[in-house]
Amino acid sequence: MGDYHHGDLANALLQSARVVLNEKGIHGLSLRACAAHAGVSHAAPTHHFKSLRGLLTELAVIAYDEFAEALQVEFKNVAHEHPKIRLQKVGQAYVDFSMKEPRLFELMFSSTPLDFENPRLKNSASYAYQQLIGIVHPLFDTKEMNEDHREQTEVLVWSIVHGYASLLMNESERYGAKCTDESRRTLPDLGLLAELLG
Amino acid sequence: MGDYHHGDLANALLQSARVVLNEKGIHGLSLRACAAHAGVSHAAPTHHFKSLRGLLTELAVIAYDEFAEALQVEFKNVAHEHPKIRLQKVGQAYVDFSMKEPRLFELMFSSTPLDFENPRLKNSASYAYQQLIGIVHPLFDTKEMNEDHREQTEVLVWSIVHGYASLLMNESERYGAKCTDESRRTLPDLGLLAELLG
DNA sequence: ACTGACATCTTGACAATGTAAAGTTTTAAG
DNA sequence: CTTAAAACTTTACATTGTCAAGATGTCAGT
Repeated sequence: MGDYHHGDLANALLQSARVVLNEKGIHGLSLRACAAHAGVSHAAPTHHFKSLRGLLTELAVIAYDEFAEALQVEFKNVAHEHPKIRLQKVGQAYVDFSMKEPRLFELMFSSTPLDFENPRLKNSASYAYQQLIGIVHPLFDTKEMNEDHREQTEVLVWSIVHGYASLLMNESERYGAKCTDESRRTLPDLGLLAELLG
Repeated sequence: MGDYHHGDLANALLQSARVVLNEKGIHGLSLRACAAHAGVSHAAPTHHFKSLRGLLTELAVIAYDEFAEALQVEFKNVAHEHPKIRLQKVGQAYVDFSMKEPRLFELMFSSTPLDFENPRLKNSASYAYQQLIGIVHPLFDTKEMNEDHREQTEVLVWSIVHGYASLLMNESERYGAKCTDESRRTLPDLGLLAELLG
């Protein structure tokens, strides 16, 4: 009677989880809802992921991977450009991802309790971060800067982009995606800061 | 028998909520736990706040108010300094608050479902934001910049600070507050960016 | 082909939680 | 003093995560 041995239920559940996530948001995502969407019994997910936390963790792995790839793609697209243009465009790709996949973005950076001891998540998250560093690095090739300052500046640069994306997300989640001015989706020219802080 | 008419249960519950929040984090905060901590029946909170969401919303009001005041205090402390120093120091106050009250910071900026239609929250949140703008504004007094660029730059400046605080929070939540290098708590000199992006 | 061990899924159960409804006690207005 | 409203409790129920036990399919070794 029962549909035993689905075949690849783990992935099917992750797909379902993603659908439910996009429909109901992180706080509407439940193990039982995923199970229902995948057409299996309510306790099936527990067998593949230890807990809800486990499922969210695996979903976050997907998120980090897609995020890293989106950045990587854009990074290659602009390989021939001037470093500053590259930064601006990859920064825009960062913001674009947060708008295209807001729930996945939340999952990665919100205070959702994930299992960061999980080797897969550790791996995917740190890989994504390496992507970021690798993008900012070329900016310093023509500059003289000691190692400390260089590291600090790398963090600052990504703070801008991440901060902008985060604030934008809050805005569109709170006041509705439609209320948010379309122009806000464009990361302002980072050169403006040089003008100001110089 | 029962302790009817507590006197000011609403505030007592908010106090309890804050304690529970700091002990168990946002996801450990439940209406029933607050009620238990305040020594009242489990259903009492529903009478004062409509729901869990309602309670979180009121707690967020407190958070925004304290946040705004912390910035305001530092803003006054550095009234005599050069605009750039002021920005740096108030930015540091921003980061300090996120480390001193990480749970309240989460509550404000994480994807916790709050009721942003609530007039009190609307008020407190927008007041805090006005604080921020008011701090960046003086920076432009010596610059020539059109209104669009000015607004964009204001957002960028706060993106830096907010992004830095957010990334720092993730780091200390994920890998433990102790693992995070003490020096990371210091907002790097924003002048480094001018050097880089110029 | 048969058997037993194992992985996979279901069913049933339980505790915790949010929330609604109804009941009880205190307050306070008329 | 009466009575209506406010404040809190009690009871109840649906949802959820999670565990345990049972049912079912798979597969290696014989």
